Amino acid sequence: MGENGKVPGFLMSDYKQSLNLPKTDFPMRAGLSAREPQILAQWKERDIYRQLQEARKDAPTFLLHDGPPFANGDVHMGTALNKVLKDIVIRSKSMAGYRAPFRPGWDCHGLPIEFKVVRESKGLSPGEVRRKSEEYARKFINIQREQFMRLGVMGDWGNPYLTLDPLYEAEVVRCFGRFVKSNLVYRSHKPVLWSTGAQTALAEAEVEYQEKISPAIYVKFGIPLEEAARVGLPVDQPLSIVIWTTTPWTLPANLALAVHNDFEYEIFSTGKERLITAHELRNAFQNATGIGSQERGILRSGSQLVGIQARHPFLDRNSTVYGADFVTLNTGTGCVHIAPGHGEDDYLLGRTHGLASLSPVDDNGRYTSECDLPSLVGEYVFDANEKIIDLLSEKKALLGRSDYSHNYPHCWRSKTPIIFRAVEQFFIRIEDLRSTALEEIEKVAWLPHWGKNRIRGTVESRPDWCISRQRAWGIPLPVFYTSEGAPILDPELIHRVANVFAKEGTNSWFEKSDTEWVNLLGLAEGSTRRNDTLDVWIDSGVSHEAVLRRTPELAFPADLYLEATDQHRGWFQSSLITSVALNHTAPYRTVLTHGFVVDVDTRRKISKSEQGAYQKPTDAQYFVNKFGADLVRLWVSSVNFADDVPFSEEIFTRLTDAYRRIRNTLRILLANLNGFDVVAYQRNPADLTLVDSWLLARLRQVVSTCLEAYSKLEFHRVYQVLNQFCAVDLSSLYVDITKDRLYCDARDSSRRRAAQWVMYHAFDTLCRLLAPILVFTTEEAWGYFQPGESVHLQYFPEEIGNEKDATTLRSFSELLEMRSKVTAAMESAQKANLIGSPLEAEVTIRTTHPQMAVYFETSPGEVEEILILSHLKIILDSVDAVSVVRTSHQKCARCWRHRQEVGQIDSHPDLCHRCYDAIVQAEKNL
RNA sequence: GGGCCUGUAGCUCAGUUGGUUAGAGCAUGCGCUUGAUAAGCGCAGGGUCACUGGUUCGAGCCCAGUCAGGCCCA
Repeated sequence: MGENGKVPGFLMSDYKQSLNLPKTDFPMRAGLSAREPQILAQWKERDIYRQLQEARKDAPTFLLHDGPPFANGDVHMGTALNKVLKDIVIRSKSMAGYRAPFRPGWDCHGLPIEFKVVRESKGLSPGEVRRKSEEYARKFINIQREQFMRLGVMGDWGNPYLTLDPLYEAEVVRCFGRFVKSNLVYRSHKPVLWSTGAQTALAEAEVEYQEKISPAIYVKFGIPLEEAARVGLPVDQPLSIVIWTTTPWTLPANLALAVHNDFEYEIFSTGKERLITAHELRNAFQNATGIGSQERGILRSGSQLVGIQARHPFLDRNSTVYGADFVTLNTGTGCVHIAPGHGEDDYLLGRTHGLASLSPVDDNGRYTSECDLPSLVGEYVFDANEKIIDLLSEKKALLGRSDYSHNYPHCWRSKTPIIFRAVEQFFIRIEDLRSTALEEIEKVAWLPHWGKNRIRGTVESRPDWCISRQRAWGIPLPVFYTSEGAPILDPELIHRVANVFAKEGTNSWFEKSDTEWVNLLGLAEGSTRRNDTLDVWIDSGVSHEAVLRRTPELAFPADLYLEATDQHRGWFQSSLITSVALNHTAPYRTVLTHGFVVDVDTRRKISKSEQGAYQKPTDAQYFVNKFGADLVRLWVSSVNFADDVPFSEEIFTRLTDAYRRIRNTLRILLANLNGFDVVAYQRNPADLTLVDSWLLARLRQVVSTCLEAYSKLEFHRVYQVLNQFCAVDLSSLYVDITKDRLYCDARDSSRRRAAQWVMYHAFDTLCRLLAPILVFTTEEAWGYFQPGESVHLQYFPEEIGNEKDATTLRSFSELLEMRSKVTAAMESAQKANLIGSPLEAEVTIRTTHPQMAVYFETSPGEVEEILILSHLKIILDSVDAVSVVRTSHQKCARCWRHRQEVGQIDSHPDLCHRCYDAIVQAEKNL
């Protein structure tokens, strides 16, 4: 039986049976949503990840450290983008010959989970909140793990790192102990971002900005006449300094005023009184309030105003004027009201001048009795704004008000506006770390390069790190207090606590009584603990310590961190700061960032948290089910992720077409390899025609470009190059051109075997280069190529140079130019009904290009082959022209080419020579 | 409002140190093929390079501003 299952003997009318048509079981239709789970099951069964690690155990390591996603919600397209990118990195590095282990992780503690739990059932004890939070986190870890695996992401899924693991928690506490030992931790009454909705301090990354309308008011602070006289200001009329604020509720905490030393201030009369504003802002003030006059006032520099004792507008105390660089002329009056308990700048200025950080507001954002206004105690500060304004009006201190619309920080969970509020918190001193951190930033490769600016900016400007939280779902802040209430910051003690956590988990902190802890750790009688927890950015920030250094097969520092751009302020920074504190080095060598997923139609970010704002599907699962994980992965590979990543269902439809093209290209190569035995093939370079050499040259180019793109992490170039290679070089050129010899030549003809050999390499190369992206499809195809083996255990093709390639490529491109002229001429001949199929044409090319004539004279068959023509003449001439007429030759019944010799073979008068030989040989082989 | 970044065909991307008529693939239209067939091949149309101004003999590329979008911050 022949390779096409032919029956003996060929009828003249049945030559089709004698052709070597392509044949494969690799299906044209992918049916990814059904097939992918089967492939996953095979990988699971053979434990492909372990096998790969074993195979690369002696290779150099490439370590990508997984930034832990929050264990909350389903995997959406943004998360999928990140994880698939990581997977493409891991797989491409593995195929490039590295040992690239991947241990995924989850960030488990924190507000979002606690918030959900508390909302579901109110009135839980801290212990119950923690139990339910853990349950919640574990549930989503499992959901997300399944979804990541379904996307084809490869890694140590049986052994992920979880920040709620007691060993991890203990490691975090040990790190805290080491911070304490390095004298980096202090406790202070200091303004922090405070969520009144969640009753806790927030990290900067836990804040989001929303449009808010605030009352903007001009307020005057009177200057007593004797004080005016003391500094040499006019005393004939009442004198006031004017401030502008959008937070009237902070006025009860006002303790000072600030001006800029270098600005000019104007003291001008309204007729009845004199006011002081920045000279430059006087007109703006007059326009806004209608208060003022045309009179030119007296000018003084800010430094001349410093030291003035103004009177608080409604409380019985003075507010001193200080000079401060943070005062600007953007809005307001150039005079700023200072409440050291309600602002970072205010606090720092207050600290310089020995002011208290007065903050008469409780956890819920309600005034305490410290505010000195009995009628306002218990009032929510944002509700109190109007009452403060009324009070100012009553005291004749209000000069104007308007509504001011601005972006104001809000709590990312409770969506309530943030306040700055001074409370007792623990901080990490950044000043001691900043210069080393900045030096380390210089040593890291940031991709794209501007990432360095981003992180430098955040590190340069970041204030001390508030690391305590008044929440239950987190790692306890391991600090005890003496019976007098002073914190005991003892590294040794903290390490002992860590040891207890490692054994018993952190619930023990909440479950044991103070007395039990005192006995357990040998503390002084009467020592107490509190229920503060650590900022979750500490949890994930020390993963380089808790994971990279504690997992034997991993390494420190990581070669790569890969997250979205928002992590410059988040994880990249928390990791850097903690690593500088612990190791004096950065925890990564390269940091790669990607943009956010943006809806193409609206050009806006797709976000699930903006409720109702985005209705279209965003869950990865939706697209995995509808299109397949390989399509999601192809999407990831197709976009330039350095920018925002465009996304829409239309893009997926487009990609489906690209996918089909790639899949069909793999399929036709496989199908043409039917009956080819690469081991038995006796290779003879002389068998290669120009088109064969050309494809091999292109293949070498493609390998070189793809390997470079992979190494530079520019995956969209891989996609573009391979897509184009499949569509143009293979499908529309090589496969089309070689059809004739593959189908019609004798099965063993050297030209036919040469083409198969080329296709063998094309398939092999293409599959390997695509493997990190189309993980399922290439595995499926590889199963038909090397049965029983996995493409994911292979290496990338080697990069081989060939001196002749440049010449080959040039010659071929000249022929292609000719080809496009011929097809154009053919097109008009068809339109004129001269010919039907191009094979019916007799083409005469007149060319001024001597080389073209040389090609044709040396190997007319090869040129005819490349142009896919039956009947070609090339004539060197003084003009370039292509003419087409209907050929006078008869059509070969088997290969459909019109050849001169058809009719000359007596036994087969309807065949050409080649086809006759093919039949004779085929009959011999039967 | 500030910092960083982005804006090239319907979609995804190229466009080298500024230098002819701005390219590719996909999609669209028309045609061919029916021996890759829920495939394949050919041809064609489609761009004021976001906008405005400037530097230059010459700008998609350099500069300034505007508009739109993103991240971070106030």
